[in-house]
Amino acid sequence: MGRVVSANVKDRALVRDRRDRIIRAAIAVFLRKGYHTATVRDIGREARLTQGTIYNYVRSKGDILYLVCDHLVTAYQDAVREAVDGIVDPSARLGEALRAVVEVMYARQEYILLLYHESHALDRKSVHAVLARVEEFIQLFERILSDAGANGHLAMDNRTLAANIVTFLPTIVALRRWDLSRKVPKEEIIRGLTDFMMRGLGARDGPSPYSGASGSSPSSSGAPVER
Amino acid sequence: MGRVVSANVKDRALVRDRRDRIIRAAIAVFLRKGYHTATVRDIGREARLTQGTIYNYVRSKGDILYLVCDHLVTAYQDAVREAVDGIVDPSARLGEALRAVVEVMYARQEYILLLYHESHALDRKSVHAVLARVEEFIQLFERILSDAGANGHLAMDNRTLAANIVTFLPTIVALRRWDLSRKVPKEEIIRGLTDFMMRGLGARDGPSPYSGASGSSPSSSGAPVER
Amino acid sequence: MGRVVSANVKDRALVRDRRDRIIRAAIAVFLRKGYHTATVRDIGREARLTQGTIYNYVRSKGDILYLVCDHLVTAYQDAVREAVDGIVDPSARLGEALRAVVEVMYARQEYILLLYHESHALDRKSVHAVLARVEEFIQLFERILSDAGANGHLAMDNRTLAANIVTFLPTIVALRRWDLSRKVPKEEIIRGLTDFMMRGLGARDGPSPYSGASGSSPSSSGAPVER
Amino acid sequence: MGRVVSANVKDRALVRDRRDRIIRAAIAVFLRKGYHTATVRDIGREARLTQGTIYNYVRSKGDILYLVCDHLVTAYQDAVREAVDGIVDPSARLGEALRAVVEVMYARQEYILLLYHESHALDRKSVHAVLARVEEFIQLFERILSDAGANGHLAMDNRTLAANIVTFLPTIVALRRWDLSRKVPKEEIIRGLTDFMMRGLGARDGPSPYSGASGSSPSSSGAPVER
DNA sequence: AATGAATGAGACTTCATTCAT
DNA sequence: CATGAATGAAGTCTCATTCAT
Repeated sequence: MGRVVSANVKDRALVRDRRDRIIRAAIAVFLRKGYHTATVRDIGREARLTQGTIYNYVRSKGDILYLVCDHLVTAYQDAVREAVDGIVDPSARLGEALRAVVEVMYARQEYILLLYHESHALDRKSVHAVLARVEEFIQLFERILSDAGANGHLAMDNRTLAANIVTFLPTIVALRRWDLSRKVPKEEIIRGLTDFMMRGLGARDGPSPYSGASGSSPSSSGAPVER
Repeated sequence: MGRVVSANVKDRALVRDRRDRIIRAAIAVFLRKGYHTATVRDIGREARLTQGTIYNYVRSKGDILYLVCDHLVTAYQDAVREAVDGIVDPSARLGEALRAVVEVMYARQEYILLLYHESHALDRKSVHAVLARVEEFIQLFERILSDAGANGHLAMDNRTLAANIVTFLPTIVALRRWDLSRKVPKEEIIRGLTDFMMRGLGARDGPSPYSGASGSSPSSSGAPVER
Repeated sequence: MGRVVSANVKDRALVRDRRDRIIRAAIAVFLRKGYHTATVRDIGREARLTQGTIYNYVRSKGDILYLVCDHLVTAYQDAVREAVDGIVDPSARLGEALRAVVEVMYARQEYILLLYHESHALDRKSVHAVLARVEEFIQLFERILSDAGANGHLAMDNRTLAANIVTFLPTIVALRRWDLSRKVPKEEIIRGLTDFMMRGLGARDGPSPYSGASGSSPSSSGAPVER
Repeated sequence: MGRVVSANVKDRALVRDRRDRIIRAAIAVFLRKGYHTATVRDIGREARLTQGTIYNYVRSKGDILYLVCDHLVTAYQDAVREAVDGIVDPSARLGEALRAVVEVMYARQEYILLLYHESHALDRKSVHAVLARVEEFIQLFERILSDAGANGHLAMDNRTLAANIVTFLPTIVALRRWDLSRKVPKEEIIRGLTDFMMRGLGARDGPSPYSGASGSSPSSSGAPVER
């Protein structure tokens, strides 16, 4: 599935390294000016690579966009997976997972924004490749929901829809950042969203991830929880 | 706030008419090729106006994008307002409003998509103007939520966050169309989303918009409500 | 057959005029530097048109080459046809025709050279279009040969081969110019070639076009003919 | 005269070997894509040499073209010389020589084509070097014609012109291949051309190379000779 | 007010050549 | 002597915008 980007250069390690620089530079530039406005020269300047060199590692500007999108999607999914993988207790898992998505989205707001803004500039093949990755992510949540619902915990029965909701809604922190960040404090956003989703799913009140002494999550603030 | 787009031509009625054609044409073209790839000539061809003429009603290509975005945002908001304005009973109103947003988003998927894809190509001033419109929309829902919650109906206390959620989540029908439309039937999406939001808000069981004999809504199925 | 070159500009007369300038300029530049080395900017400079303008009348650099080749082929063929069309006496016609080809090729040496040098840079479709024109030309000579041979005048029976020979051999004045022009005077080249072809065809001695009172041809010198 | 191509590498045998591979590869590539479109990398791939290595045996891409042209010119001339050298009888020699050129050209059509297509991309010095070789070839035929004409055999008196004609006309098999190969069988082309040239030269009827029991030539058909 | 030709800046991309390893 | 990554100059083409008619 993963669309292949071919290079002129043989040395695999070198390719990895240079592409990494290209991706990082491209993200920075795209963040500043957007994909279409950014020039390959801009990216080269940022990556300290000449245009010619870039084209030894990439066939087109479109390739760069694909590498960037693939990188970003993979990155936030991995972050969520990592957070979820630790928890085995299926009833705690759902809550933790939801909080994890929200927090990851929060931590990577700008990248999420970048993805939503630019990914539709991808060519057909690349979109499919990226969406396929997203679909895997959704399916991961379908499983988590299944497990949680196995003992009758959930009110919402269509798990595909549910999984879509819980993987989509958290992007609100990026896509409504312009409104939310001015009006609602971070912790309240995170807790509010998580709770909203839990209620929305109709998850019976297992202990809210916020009501106990969670502590384990690196991003969980020790702030006293209201209520 | 509404950013002004100036024209070479004086006749107000003419300006209105021509811009309408430009907007309509631009939407069609942007839908096909996206804003950046579309050329002013493309738009002219579609609108049956020459490039020169277009520039009599618009100062730049960016102006066209602004007109389009403004038009689309206004359009879907008006549609929702219209649906909501009829209902006065504050307890029924929330449910109806939520259903209305979902249905409007569903009906205008592609325009929502267009907005999300291209609006970030707007210049600073234009983004602000458009977002200001969206903010009004969010505030409309803050009021609806306030009214519904006045007699203690809601579990979710932060109304700004809540309003953001319920105005944002429904866009999932557009932004996850690639996954949902293949896997979940329309009716289930609409009902599922509405119910999810009601539960998420912690709206005490006022009569669900689907549980009564509403009948008025073209898309309301008489299907038995889950749980 | 004639491959179509499309233009952005509507006005037919204008298109004709501008393309004429482009062709003329391109010929001059190609003559100097060759097609591949010539840049569109070079052509523009020569034609006093900006690059942008050129691309209003042509879709690609390749189009220019096609226009040039088509122009050149048409031009020399027309010149020959014009010379031949006057003569109706079938027995005189062959000799006149041969002399005409040789003289036209001589007069247009550099263009013939240009054609031979650059025409293979044409894309597939264009080559076919140009060759189709050449084929017509060959067929014109097949007919002339047929007519001349009707009363048993010719020794060579394969007229396709014969027509190819007599339309090809005269290009020697262009393609061997580097050797011939230094060593053999123009008149001798022309007479020598014509006579060679007549003998080669086995044309019975109708009055040689050079032995009679030719006079009619603009390029025929009144020089006393040897023998 | 032979333009010198300098190398970084001292070992003469190695230089010969590598250049041979380069030439062979370049011919293959030029045949496919033409000189200008071919890249040094293409040639390297075909020759199984890296770009860097190639530049140890050649100073520029232009050098490669020169090597190729020189190689091809030499090759077809040698082939003709070889065929002619055997015959000592001066009266048979002319006919044999003509047939030899035609057959060699036929056998090497694509190389002749390559020469005609790309040789004008040579730099000034290289063209001169290559043309000098061709001139030698022409002079070889001047001598053959001289010998044949010594006893009054020929009607055509300008031997330079004659030699140019007989060395040029046979290239028709390559340059008109697109028309001839579809319409005239090989044997007829070869015989037709040879006879045409013999008659054109006004060679008195020594036994045509085809009229006797030659048999030795692989391509000689026993077909009765025209007239 | 409409037309549409002209403009020219600038984007992406290719490739011959060099040079450190 | 071979390798192959880096370079950067240069080329083709697009398109928003202007302006004379």
